[in-house]
This record gives sequence, C-alpha cells and structure tokens, in this order.
Amino acid sequence: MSPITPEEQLHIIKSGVDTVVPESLLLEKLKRGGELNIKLGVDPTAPDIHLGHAVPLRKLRQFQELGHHVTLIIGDGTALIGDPSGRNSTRPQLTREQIAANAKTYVDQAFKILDPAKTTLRYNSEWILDLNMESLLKLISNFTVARILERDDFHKRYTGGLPISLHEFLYPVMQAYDSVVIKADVEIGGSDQLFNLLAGRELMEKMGMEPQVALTLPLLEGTDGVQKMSKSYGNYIGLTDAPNDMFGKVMSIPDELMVKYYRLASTEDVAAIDEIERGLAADELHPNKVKRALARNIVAAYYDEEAAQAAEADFDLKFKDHGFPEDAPTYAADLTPGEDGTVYFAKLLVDAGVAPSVSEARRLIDGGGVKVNGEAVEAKRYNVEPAFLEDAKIQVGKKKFLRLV
RNA sequence: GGGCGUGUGCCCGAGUGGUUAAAGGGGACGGGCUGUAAACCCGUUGGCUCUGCCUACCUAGGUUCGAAUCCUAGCGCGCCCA
Repeated sequence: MSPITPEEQLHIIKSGVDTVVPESLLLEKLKRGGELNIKLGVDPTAPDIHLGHAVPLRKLRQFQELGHHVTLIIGDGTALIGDPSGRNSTRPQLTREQIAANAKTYVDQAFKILDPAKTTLRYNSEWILDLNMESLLKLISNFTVARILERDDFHKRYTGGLPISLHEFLYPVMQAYDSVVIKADVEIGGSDQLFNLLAGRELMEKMGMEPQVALTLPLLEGTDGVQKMSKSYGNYIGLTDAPNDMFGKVMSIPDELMVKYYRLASTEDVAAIDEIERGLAADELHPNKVKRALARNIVAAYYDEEAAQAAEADFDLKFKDHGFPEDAPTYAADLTPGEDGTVYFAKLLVDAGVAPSVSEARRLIDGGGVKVNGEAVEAKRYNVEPAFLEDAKIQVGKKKFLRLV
C-alpha cells in the first residue's frame, strides 16, 4: 500500500474528474485502507480506441498506482442489449461474432495502459446470459418505470413520442447488476454514464451491500477543440497512430485544452500538472514548451521516450524548419513525357494520392500550395518537363510529403 | 387514409423561367502571420484531355427556344386531421 494519506489519494483521484458521488464515501473507503475494487464496464462496440476512450483507462491506471485493483468488465452480454445512453434512437444490436472480435481489439489496446498484474478481466455474459426468469424478475423489480424514465435520454424519447424498446430499460439494471456481482467499490465512466452508475449504487444498497462510489469523467474534446473526440468527427488521436502523427495531432490542440489533456490523457503526476496549470496561468511557462512536453508524454505513453523524441525532431523539421522529412512516402512516378515533351503534373499528384482530384491539384498549384524541392510551383504550371521531377521532393500543403523515385 | 407543406453543393441556407457551377454563412483546404495552434488578413471550395467541355439543385417523365425555378407521378421528411 502506498504510504500517502487518504486525503492525498483523493486529491490525485479527483484530478480531471467530473463528479464523484458521494465524495465522503470515497474518502471513507480510502481511509479503511486496503485495495479497493475499481470497476469499468465497456461495450465492445468500438474496435479502434482513441485518446477519448483511454480517459477512463488512464484513471484506472492511476488507481492501480495508488495500490488499488481494477475489474474491467467487457459488456459482451449487455452489448446484446445496446446502451441507450445519449441515444435518441434504439442502438442496433450486435451479433456475438462482432462482439467477440471487438472485445479482443479493445482488450489488446486497453493493456497498453492498464497494469495486467492489478487487473481482473471479466465478461458479463458469464452472469447476465444465465439469469433465469425468476432471478431476472427479482432483479428488475428493484426499479420502477418512473425511476428509469427519469433518465434524460429516455425521458426525451418518451415525451417526444420516440420508441423505446423494452429491452433498453434493462440496460441500466444489468450494468448495476455487474457492480453487485463483482462487489465494486468505485465505478468509473464518462459523464453520460452517471445514471447507469447511480443505478448501480441503488441496486447494491437494495441488495444489502455498501454502495459503490460513482465517478464520472468529462468528455475529451478532439483536436478541433470543440467536438468530443470521435472517429466520425475526424478529430481523434488513435492509440495506434504512428508516433509522428500522434505528436503532430497533440500539437494541434488549442492551448486552452492543454491542462485538460494533461489531466485526462497523459501519464504526468498530478502534482506536476497542478504546477503546470499554475505556471501557465501566471504566464511563467511558455505554452509551446508545455505543449511539446505534453505531446512527448503522450507519445511516450504508447511507444517510448525515444520515439517521442524522434517524433518531436520530425515535427520541428516539418513545421519549424520547414524541412523535408526523411520518412516521406515514396512514389514511383511514370515520367514518360507526352507528345509535347511534358508530364501532366496535376494528374501525377492525384495518382500519388496527395490530391483528391485533378481540379483540386490545379487549384493547389495556383494557390502556391505545391512545392517541388522546396520551391513553390508557379500558378498554371500543370504540365512540367520530366527533368523537373527527377527524384523530386514534393510537398503539398503543410502535411503531405512525397519523394519521387 | 385525408389535408397542407418541404426536399438546393460537405453542412446550413438564398434563388426572379434565360451570364446560375448556382447569393450568403459555416466547415474544409491553400497562402501570409505565428509559438504548433488560436485570432487576424488573402484566396479556393463539382469533374475533366481546362481560355473549352461534361455533369449538377431528391428520382423519373412532361411543358418550353430555354427550367433549380412551371406541370405530373414516385420517394424522403415535417405539421395538422382521421
């Protein structure tokens, strides 16, 4: 057990969190000493995880470092229901094969963050799918329809005349039952999970157990700084992104989000983050330096320190020194000239995958966005003599590089 | 089942039968500036064998010299009535 006091633990745990319900119970549990059982339930619906999904995992890791134990529940049973949280329509139900495949991908990525020695992995199909009618009825009788309907998304759908399938009512109940089975001390989740976490408290209490503490984490905004991180908004930083991409994406977040990212997505100590936050507010720290450190930290968390430094060097080369990266993709271009002795450069850019259409490529050239060997190609120069492109280093915009071979 | 309304480019949204590839905004992209951003300024934003050609305003027909704009049917969406 860590020598630090319960109050200090609480401070660390609270870093970056949205709400803790109730905080007093958490402190009480911490004071009792010994390891707490921290629960996170995930639906195996998203095969690729990004930094947003990693937020609760980071928090679990923090608990582990404080000496606590984590129970990660793969909701392969509840996935058959489909979590209605935040939805305004019934979520499509997944097949068992999809679920199994997703779960595996998820677990592989989750263990990049979690300490396997302090993690128990459970699948809730184990207990949920074997419930007989008698126990199921007993279980659901602990909740009233009115109570379930209080939930904001159900309420909206109900009053809005949108359908709610009966099985969706069961989702919070089943998630609560998970907490009963594994005897959770704390359950963590996104802020949209609060209702489900509270249902767990309620059920545990009704079944004569000490209720769990509900701990919710805010949603992490994506690289655009506005919308929550999500693959569909294209603003995500994937855990499997290459170090250079990951570094660059972190660098592109707005300054205002740096501290939040530190708290929710980095491995930095809470005390150090407190200091960074203070330093930024007092104008003692340069935002650029802080963001670089953040980007290095995040890359190092998923790769290693060396990769992080290489990514930073690459970043400087591209954006600070405007150099040409060594690892630029290569393209074997056909430089055979046409009848007029030139190569159709605009088309070549499309074939090489650095421009979506010939028209767009022409516009990019006209706008000075295409550089060959460091020099911007002049407007209207869509056709080019082959020698001009011999082993050329081509840059399109700020981020696309290409080396002809 | 009936009535009314609506359907435009990535999104929102304007649109008079005839310079409409379609106003305006957002987003995105490119350039400048910079600390990587943000903010700000400028430009671009259907495709192509590009001073021109082709395809476009839900779909299919029709009227017309000419239609996103008018008509018919279908499909989608909305509201009201049953």
